Amino acid sequence: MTTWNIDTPKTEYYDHTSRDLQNFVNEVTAAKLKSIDTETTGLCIWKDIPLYWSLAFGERRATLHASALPYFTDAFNDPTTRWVLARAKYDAHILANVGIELKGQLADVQVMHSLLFCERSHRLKDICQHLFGWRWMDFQDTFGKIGKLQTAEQLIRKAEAHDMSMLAEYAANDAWGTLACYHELKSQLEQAPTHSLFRDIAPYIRTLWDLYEKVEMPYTKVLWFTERNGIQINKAYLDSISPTAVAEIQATEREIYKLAGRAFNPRSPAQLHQYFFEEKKYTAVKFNKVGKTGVRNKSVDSSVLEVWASHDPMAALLLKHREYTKLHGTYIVGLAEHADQFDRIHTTLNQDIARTGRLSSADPNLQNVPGAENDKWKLRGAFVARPGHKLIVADYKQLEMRLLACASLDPDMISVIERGWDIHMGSAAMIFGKPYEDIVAAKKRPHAQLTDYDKECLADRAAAKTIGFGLIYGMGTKKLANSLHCTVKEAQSKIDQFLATYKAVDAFKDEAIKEAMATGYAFTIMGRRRDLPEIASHRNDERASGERKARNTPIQGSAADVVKMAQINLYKANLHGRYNCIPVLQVHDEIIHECPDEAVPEAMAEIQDWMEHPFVIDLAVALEVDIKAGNSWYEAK
DNA sequence: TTAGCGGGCGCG
DNA sequence: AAAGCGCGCCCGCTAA
Repeated sequence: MTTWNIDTPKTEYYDHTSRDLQNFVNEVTAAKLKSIDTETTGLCIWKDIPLYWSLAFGERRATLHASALPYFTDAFNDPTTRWVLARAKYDAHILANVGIELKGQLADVQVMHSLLFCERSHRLKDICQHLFGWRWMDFQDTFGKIGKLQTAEQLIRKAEAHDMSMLAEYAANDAWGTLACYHELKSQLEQAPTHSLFRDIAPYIRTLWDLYEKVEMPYTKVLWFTERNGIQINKAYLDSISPTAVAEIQATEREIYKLAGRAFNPRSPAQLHQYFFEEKKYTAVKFNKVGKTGVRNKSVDSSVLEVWASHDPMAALLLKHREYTKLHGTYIVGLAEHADQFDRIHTTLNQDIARTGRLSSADPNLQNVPGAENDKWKLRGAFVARPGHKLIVADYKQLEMRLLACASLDPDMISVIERGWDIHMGSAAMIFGKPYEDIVAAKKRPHAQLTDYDKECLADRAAAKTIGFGLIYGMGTKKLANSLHCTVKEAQSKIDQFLATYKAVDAFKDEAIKEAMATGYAFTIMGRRRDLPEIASHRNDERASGERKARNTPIQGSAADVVKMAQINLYKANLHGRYNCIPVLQVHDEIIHECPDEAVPEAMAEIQDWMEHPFVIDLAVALEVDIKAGNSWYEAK
């Protein structure tokens, strides 16, 4: 198989001994727009290093040996260069692992592609095929499988001994393809009209290129810096609770076997089926969603086990077993395995995965670490600051609800917020006609002293909160009734009361659907747009799903925009240079910094200020941030 | 052995 | 018939 199905310029090759290297260095340094890619020892962003690397600029393409890297210092240090990459943060890490920082801009073609085609794959090979119909063999097809027997490094060593020209061609293809994608995607982004969800932002964002250049491109650098910093963990603590957890799990298993009268695997849904549905003849409480196979399976998830647990100790034991094995496998063992030599964890914050524009976190996922409610072993206490430092944890108060108020301009919802009321308690007061103070008082009172009226107040607040979120998500009455433990009729009447109180919110949800119908897209504050073809589907279930996305995406996506802008502004404000205060994590509506003790007050004030004013113009509703410093994530929350 | 899927469940 | 948005990881299971 040929490597390409198109013609390309000849691939140049250099290493540190090449006689014409200096000429090439000069030309590379002069080119201000260029793509770069690395062939590495592996996929670890804090450990692996480049073996070969490739460049493309203008009509040239080259593969270089890692030994040539030191000759390009001026190019790497040039702040005016725009580096074009595919999976930019990864290559930037690999280069940083040998002391090279790309000081210019980082443009990532995968992120560019995701703004236009969020439903498609953003792997370089797939983008090239999608945009140009180009194909070339991928790494594993060219060199062999990476697995237990062969590492990436061994494959490259084999290739360089066997057929160096094939290796050079392969490496240069990636840089060449990346640069070609950049030009094409820039042109498509410039021709993609969009608009801000909010009038005041509209003049700044006219095309998706504006969104890319003003938000996503600078954000890539912020995320790279955040990943690079990593977050400190107390590995000794995790290691110390692991045996405890194992012992608890084993004890639970022994109880399970005793009760069942035999040994079976409590982790296996199939064996749970056998036990509950065939031996005990239980009837199904609920069914799983139909997947590809179209089979409706009886569920044995925690909500089902909870129903059974009231009369069946086995269900209670299994719930306990699930909780403990989840915590142990995913977090206690899982997290410790990811620590670097300084006990810091470097997650990957994906910028091109979530359809709404949110980040996703992987390897490991640090955005799903249990909160206080599910944190039996205080796992958030294992995320710490270095000695002499504090973690500063800042999170938005009800960001999505405030953005709903902004988007709908609902005067009553806005007035609740402007009075400084807790939004859910305020909603409960407005909707159900109770004095706000009564609800506040009920919330404060110890559980044992609650009067019936207090309980009613708390139920009203819970209802207002659930309806508020449910509205954003498009929850149905059945689901609402389920989570409020009331009848469908009562749930419907509560929704009616909510929407009668917040009339503009009611209108917004219809407007959002109407706009998506008219344009085919859902839009956010910064003009991100999500293609929603299913909004016009003739299939009712598909269309309903499209409608839920149409009203959710503007809110969830705008919340993502807000946090991104805050992070970009904070990076520009240079807290790292001025205070050694560094960003270490983002969890959707929460930003975590690590800060030297002496700079904590100043840094906190600046973080709060930038988070509350993320745009050049303030929104119709103030944004509020809770901020706290402590020795660990647990302490500072 | 590995890859892919489904079930289950952690977060916002 | 089912009807909540957005993610990633662990485990069991099956197919290759």
